[in-house]
Amino acid sequence: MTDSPTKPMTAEDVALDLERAIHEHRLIPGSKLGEDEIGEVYGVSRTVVRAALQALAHRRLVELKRNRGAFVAQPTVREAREVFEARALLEPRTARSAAVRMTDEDIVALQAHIDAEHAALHAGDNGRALYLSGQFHIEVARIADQSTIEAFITELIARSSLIIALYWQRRAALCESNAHHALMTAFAARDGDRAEELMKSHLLDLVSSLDLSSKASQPQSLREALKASG
Amino acid sequence: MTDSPTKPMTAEDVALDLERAIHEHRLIPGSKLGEDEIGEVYGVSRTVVRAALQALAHRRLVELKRNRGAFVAQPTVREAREVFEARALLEPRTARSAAVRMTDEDIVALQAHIDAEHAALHAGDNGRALYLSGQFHIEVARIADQSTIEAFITELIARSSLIIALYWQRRAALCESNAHHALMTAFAARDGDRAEELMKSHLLDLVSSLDLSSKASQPQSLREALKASG
DNA sequence: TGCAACAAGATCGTATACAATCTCGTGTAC
DNA sequence: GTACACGAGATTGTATACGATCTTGTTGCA
Repeated sequence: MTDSPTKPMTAEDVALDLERAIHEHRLIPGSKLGEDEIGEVYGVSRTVVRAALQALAHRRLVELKRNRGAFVAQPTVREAREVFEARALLEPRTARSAAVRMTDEDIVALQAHIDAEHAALHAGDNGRALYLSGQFHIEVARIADQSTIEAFITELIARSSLIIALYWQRRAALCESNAHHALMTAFAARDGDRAEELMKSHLLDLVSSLDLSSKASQPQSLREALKASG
Repeated sequence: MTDSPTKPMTAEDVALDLERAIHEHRLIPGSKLGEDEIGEVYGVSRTVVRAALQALAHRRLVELKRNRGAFVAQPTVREAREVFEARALLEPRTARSAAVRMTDEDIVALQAHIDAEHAALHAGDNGRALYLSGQFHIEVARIADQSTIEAFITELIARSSLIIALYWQRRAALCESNAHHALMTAFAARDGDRAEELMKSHLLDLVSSLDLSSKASQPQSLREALKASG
């Protein structure tokens, strides 16, 4: 069972797996992503690993340093602010559209999503809970039926996961679930105005739960902490 | 002068060159982008060409068909609407921020941009005029000092160029320059409200200058025109 | 004559090999 | 003892080779 004859993975498969690992905080910002190492894990050559890393780099999830290798990205305080400003521009309006277009099936699916989120939280699997929490926002964008904006939001969600890993100050553990639940009531009522307003304040709450005080714990990666002070 | 000893280009160089060619309509939607052919043109191997094509594919500028090759993307009517809806969400607010942050140097640079746009138009170089017209929007985003949103807008501008190539219905030739000039007056006055409103209506004008009547000239690529009717 | 199966050519997908660059330990000079 | 320089090892950047898949022209059969 150690080296079973699995069929080879494609570059997209590797990228998706790495992305989820990052999203679930099994890979923390600053982690080195060696090409040989990853290739050995997934049983593919460096060619496909490189394609996967380039795809993730384009979405700002990993940083490619020439002749140095790939590392899980470490968003700066500035980038963190930018990501949430972009979300503030995109998501409230998208939530409004979603509320209007929402079908009964969509509501069932969304509620199931929230339930899974709660279950993961109760099981102590914070990584998965965080992942599902992000997927909720992506689901909303999908329901809004705007695939271009959905792609942007998907990228912003993934980057938000990195930001949370770096700047989260543990206050209340599950403030998010409440916000998502409140959004559900607006969706169920097809109340676009309320959905937009709730999403807006939800994002503001998220930002205020971060410590973006400039001198926050940014480095995270070995010697670069010292190199940066020079 | 045919095969001079130029230094090898990197994948990013190739991607930038291809992107500009697409932006200036020297490569039209649906064009086949063979790996060997491009590699020979730029004097690099398929490895770097593939990296460039993958980068462009991630930005929806080219479409990658498995075992078929890369083609300049052909946005559908639906995608065209989505792109301009995303721009409507991002650009007006960005123009407002830009107006507030605008420095005198920024204004000079923007004005030079518009002048170059006019010059290209007078010289009959419509491709370059279109390219500069897009760069104006990107410049505004840069001045707003929001690099994340700037990246999104940059992608949307590039896709807009493809959309214009497919769906533009020739009415007035230079309605854009006027809109950009009007924006400049708002910028010069640091009038955020007016900049936001002008950008909003500018984007609406752009959409209304397109023919997105569903049965518009979409196919453009040989047999797929017939295959789609089956 | 029309259709289908087959084969040759071309193009892409992946793996591997080699070159370039960086890291880091070691040695030597001051 | 410290600082600089050199070199071995490791890792990435690029090119090339080979296999898989698709296109397309040809041939044989109904």
